[in-house]
Amino acid sequence: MPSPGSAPEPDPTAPATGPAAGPAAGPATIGTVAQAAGVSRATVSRAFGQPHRLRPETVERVRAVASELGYTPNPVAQALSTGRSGNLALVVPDIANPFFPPMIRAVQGQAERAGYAVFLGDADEDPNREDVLLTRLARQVDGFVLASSRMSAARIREQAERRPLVLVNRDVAGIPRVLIDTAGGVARAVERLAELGHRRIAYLNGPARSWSNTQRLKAVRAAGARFDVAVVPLPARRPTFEAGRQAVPELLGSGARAVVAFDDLVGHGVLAGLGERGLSVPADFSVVGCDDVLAAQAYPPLTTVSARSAEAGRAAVDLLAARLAGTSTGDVRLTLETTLVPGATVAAPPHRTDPH
Amino acid sequence: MPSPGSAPEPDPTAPATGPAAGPAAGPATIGTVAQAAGVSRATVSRAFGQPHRLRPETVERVRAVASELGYTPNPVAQALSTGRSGNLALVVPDIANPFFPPMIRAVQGQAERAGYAVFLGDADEDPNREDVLLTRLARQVDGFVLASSRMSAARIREQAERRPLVLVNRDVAGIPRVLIDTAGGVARAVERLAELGHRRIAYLNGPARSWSNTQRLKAVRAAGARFDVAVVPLPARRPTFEAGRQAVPELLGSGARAVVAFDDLVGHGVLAGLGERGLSVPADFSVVGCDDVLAAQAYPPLTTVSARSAEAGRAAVDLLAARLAGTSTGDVRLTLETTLVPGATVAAPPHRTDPH
DNA sequence: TTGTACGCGTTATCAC
DNA sequence: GTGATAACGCGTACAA
Repeated sequence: MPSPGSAPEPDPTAPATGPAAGPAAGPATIGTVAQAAGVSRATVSRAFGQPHRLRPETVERVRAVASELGYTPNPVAQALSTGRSGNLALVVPDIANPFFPPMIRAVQGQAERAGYAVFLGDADEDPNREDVLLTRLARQVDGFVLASSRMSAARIREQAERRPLVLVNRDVAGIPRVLIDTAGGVARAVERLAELGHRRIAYLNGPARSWSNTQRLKAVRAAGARFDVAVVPLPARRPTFEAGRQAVPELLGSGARAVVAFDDLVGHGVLAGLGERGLSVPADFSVVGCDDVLAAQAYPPLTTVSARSAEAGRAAVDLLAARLAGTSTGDVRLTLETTLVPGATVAAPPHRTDPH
Repeated sequence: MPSPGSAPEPDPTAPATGPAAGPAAGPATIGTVAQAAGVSRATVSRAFGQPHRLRPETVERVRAVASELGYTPNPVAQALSTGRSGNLALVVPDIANPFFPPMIRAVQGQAERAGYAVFLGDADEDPNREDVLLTRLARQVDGFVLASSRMSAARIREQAERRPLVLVNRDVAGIPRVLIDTAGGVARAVERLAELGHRRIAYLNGPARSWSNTQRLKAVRAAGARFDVAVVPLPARRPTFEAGRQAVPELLGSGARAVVAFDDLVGHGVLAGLGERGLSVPADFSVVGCDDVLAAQAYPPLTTVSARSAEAGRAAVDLLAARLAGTSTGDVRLTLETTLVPGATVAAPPHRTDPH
């Protein structure tokens, strides 16, 4: 391809521009520019990478020629030569879960601002797919942001050994991590329900391997004990609208008249299930969500816990960028506090339905 | 780095393995494997890329050695050598808009199945940022999926010249495109409203540069004419919940008692604005959304138009993959039909409020 | 079937 | 300051 029928004498000094010096034989390379500008390839390289090491007039001339030829450094070649690709990868359990898009958006934006492009991977809530994605992407990426990982701590550590890795909502010692501490907000929610007179509430679990779920369950239980509220944990599920909807029968059978759902998606599912059975919220049943992802998207506003997922994404990228730049300190564990976001789905329990 | 203090005589034939034959001086390369397996680097390359051109036993032996050394072909080097990176890029106007996540997810999944990794870019509804993203990514990508592009047709054509490009929800002749034809569903919505007795409806515009918006506005107008319903178009906005909420005053002032919103997000915003004013849906006002993205996420279910964004994403990747594989036909224009999805937000207009 | 040798586009090292 | 030139890791005509 490079030389379909060129000179008989392959001159090793010539940059092998193919057919003589055609004005545009494919995208301009560093060699093309060097030749046209009458300098060496090294100089061209410097004109872009280290202008201060060159005479100003040289820089200008080279750049002029370059832009005239439409030359842009080939990132792939740069990557091979330097070992740095200028790319990051973000891996999440489920892009379609509304908790993630704001974070994805934030990560992409912040990464771009720092000069990185970002790969996106969807692990489909599967630890193995997560692992596969990471190994597949590792070679063409400078670092990872791994959100709500479902992998084992050991697996995470292995991956972190190959490439710089920053976690979001996953607490593994030694690995830089950004944690959205929903415990505070969730506890406040339980307190609020207690104030309203609830003496028995349910917690609708999210994914079993989820750090967030573990944290929330723990917080609900602790708050329940503190405020004298019985807590009924309901089986773990994928965090979806459907899951919430289908959990309603169990929910009603639990004797509770209030529920803290793993997240807003599940919460809205519960709303749907209750609505279909003719129950009204919050008169007959109180529902608290988590992550505050649907309040700005759907009506009615769910009483929920703020999430700050975009902030978390930005912070993660900053941490990663710092680590890649060598500006890193030891064991980083960043925590984002949360609060209860008042909505329209919480009230006192109905009177007569309290046989306990 | 490669040879801190090795032999004085640089032997050009030797693969330059650095310090003699250290078992693990960095990740194994093709040279390491070749040496360990007693074959040439070409053979190792073929063992992975073209096994059929090798004796089965050779393939096996090489692969054994490779996996023992933990060798994996370096994708960056492969890309530089072949010109193909095995990467795609997906660019969307706004990741956080719930219309896109399902599509993003689908694209990522389908791409992975076809052996591609995917970059994700968020253009923030800005044509210029879109252009920047495309040029920035072009060199490390084999092709693009460009969704709901806000760029001019000319710009799109230019970009398509540099890399294979498939459009979603944008109709540019000559460029392969996947179109979700919501016109049918929207027309059906207007018809339904007419059946219920509405004689005046509003259309709440989305982004001005959006193909989808143009299409929907046209469809609403045509259907309005056909079914004897006056159509009041309301100013264009970013397609957000807030935009819908803030449009409610104008909406109420329009004299209409039903609205077709650009999408579900805007529709839910309208729901919120109406709710805050004490109006109930659908008794006092009918609301129709579009894209069917929140029905499976939020309650109550909005009457809307099916979107099939995931299908569109998959189709786009298939088209792109075919084009990259050379299995492409001429001008491709794929259309996905839609239907009206019954919800709980549409009813006959209130009696007395019809001074027209 | 397998090995040789060169090119892919850049950066980095070392002279000049 | 600037120019040769060797890596970077791999694919692939061409030759054997």
